[in-house]
Amino acid sequence: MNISNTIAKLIMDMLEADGGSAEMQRNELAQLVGCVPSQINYVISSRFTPEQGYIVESRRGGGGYIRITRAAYTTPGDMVMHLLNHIGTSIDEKTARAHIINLAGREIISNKTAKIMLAAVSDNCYRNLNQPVRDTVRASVFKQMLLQVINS
Amino acid sequence: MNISNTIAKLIMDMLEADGGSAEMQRNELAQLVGCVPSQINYVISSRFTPEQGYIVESRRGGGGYIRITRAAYTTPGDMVMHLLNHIGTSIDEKTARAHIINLAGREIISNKTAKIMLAAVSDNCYRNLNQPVRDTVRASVFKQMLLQVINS
DNA sequence: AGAATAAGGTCAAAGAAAGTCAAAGTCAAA
DNA sequence: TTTGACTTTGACTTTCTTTGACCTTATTCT
Repeated sequence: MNISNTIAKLIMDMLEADGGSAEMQRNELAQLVGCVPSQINYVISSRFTPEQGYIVESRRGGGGYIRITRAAYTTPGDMVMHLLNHIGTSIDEKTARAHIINLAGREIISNKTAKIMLAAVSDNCYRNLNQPVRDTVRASVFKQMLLQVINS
Repeated sequence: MNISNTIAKLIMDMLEADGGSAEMQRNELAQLVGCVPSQINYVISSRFTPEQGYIVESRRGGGGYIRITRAAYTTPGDMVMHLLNHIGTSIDEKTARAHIINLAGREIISNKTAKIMLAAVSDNCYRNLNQPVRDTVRASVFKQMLLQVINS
């Protein structure tokens, strides 16, 4: 496995252990895992984005830290609503995936539903469409499905 | 025997050995078997398609991989399998709807799942595609979702 | 206040995989 | 013997990861 995944897993564990929030020192973590410090930033910006339901705060200087928190939403429907408004007329696979995984992680949709939704937004489906169109259609499909999620 | 068949057989063996799922590195496998890497893609796209009951996922970059999963079908899945083979490369909304409602009627999928699937094959999603393409994309989406149904 | 020190942040280049596509090759059937 | 389906190959593209040099911000010590 690559280092980035190891780091991500470690952070997930910390989040798990502390009920949704994790605080760390960048240099320390980097040293622990054996990579340059900036790789921590890479992992955070590729796997702990707001899209994926995380809030990241940090401080520099002596006693600095990085804190990652699972964003808390008011009600489930609220969150889906929010999503629907946020998604424009176009979305790429990675972003859609992130949203779905986020919904499943919060148990707003079941794992089975998540699987089906993931299948429906996967690039495999849109192979014969090229770029501008592909993401547009994906967005439509995704939004139609989300509407049904609210409706349950 | 030609190389493609050798590769296919190898992958089958891996699937067998791991109870329906195989993960590999494209370059490694290519080297092992003595062919150019892109031939792996050829084999996958000609012999491990959704029609044949396979789900293919992959990642590029360091630590990249290709994962192939066989949708293991017991009894209810059998019917879905049949469907997968029966659906060609194109399907209209009415037909897809009929299939989904049928599946729900037989309790092969839940009502909630049916709703999501109906949303994803609805014409609303494909408004900006015109005819030949529209039904083609719908068929892809439908088939990818069906694979996940089997896989549950 | 100013300097030294201790964090974290940014960005771009290099590296590591996988994907695409079209040209060329093979071979059996019409 | 020509055609057409299937294979093989390789050049080029895209995506994801790793690394390091340089920048910014906070704290601590004179």
